[in-house]
Amino acid sequence: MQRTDFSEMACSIARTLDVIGEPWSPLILRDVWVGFSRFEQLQADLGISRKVLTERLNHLVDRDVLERRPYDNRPRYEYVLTDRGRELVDVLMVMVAWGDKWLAGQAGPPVLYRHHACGEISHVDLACAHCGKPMHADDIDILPGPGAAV
Amino acid sequence: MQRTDFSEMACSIARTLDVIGEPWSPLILRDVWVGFSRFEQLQADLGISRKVLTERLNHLVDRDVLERRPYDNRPRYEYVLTDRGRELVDVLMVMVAWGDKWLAGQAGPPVLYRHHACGEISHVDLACAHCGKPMHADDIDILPGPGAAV
DNA sequence: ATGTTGGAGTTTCTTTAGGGAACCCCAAGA
DNA sequence: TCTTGGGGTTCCCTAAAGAAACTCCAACAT
Repeated sequence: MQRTDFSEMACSIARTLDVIGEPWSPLILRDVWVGFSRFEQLQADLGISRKVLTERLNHLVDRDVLERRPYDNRPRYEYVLTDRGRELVDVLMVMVAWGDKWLAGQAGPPVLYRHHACGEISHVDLACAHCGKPMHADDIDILPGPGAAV
Repeated sequence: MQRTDFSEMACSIARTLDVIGEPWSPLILRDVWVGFSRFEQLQADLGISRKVLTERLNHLVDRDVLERRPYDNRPRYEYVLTDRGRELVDVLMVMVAWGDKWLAGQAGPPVLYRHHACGEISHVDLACAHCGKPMHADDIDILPGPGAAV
């Protein structure tokens, strides 16, 4: 194998990269999330090579992030997020928050998020799933877990 | 250019991918985060090609995610996170949460996070930066922002 | 019955980037 | 002067991305 396989590493980051780490995969996920669900739509919106789009879609379906579903009597298909896929969008939302903050420049963010719960234009932040307080890089200790490498 | 350039797209996900979207970059960031800061350490821990490691480190320093800093009178350098870089770790922490949930299998997660604030083993969750309530893929409306493409 | 259209991919060809191993440079210490 | 170790370069080979052309249906249209 020429490109290193991340899927067998004892690291959840590496394993997640095995799913969405290839070029274009996060953008395909984004497009499906916002409503581009068909091959032709994705190809046109992204400007991706059709060959690579095919490979990525197959991979994402293999990994149970997208589902390929017929939408017509004719052989027509659309791709929709699975539960796994919808939760992966969390990663995208954090990338958006970071990119908006550090890379948007003068023009400002390309898109805005309005939060249903409060109705405000906002963005995501990381909180502890247990106590709800902020949880960032320096707010934790890292300990070996049960699935640690031997 | 053979690989498509994401940096000019009007999308914060694409722009963020221009910074850490290449193979190995997130794992390099992870390693620097947890304390592997030198070339030899990174190369040994990751098993990455020295050529690619050089390219990635230069790119991350270019994008102001890492800082290259001498640590000896001899020509010795270590790589440390900048502010931008430390905030990028948010993305990794969400990848860990997702990977732990969906890919860890029988063995369980390879590492555990103990949150300083509450002392509990926990993981990150996404909250609205404005109201603090949960904020996920289906909890928002997406609106055009000031930096939207023309 | 034949032709056209449009979605959804394949195939083919070219260029680039990753993997691996060998090689190089330099400063300190033996 | 020789060795050692950190921190890279260089070189070659293979795999993967880009681009464009081509294929295969099923439904209309003529």
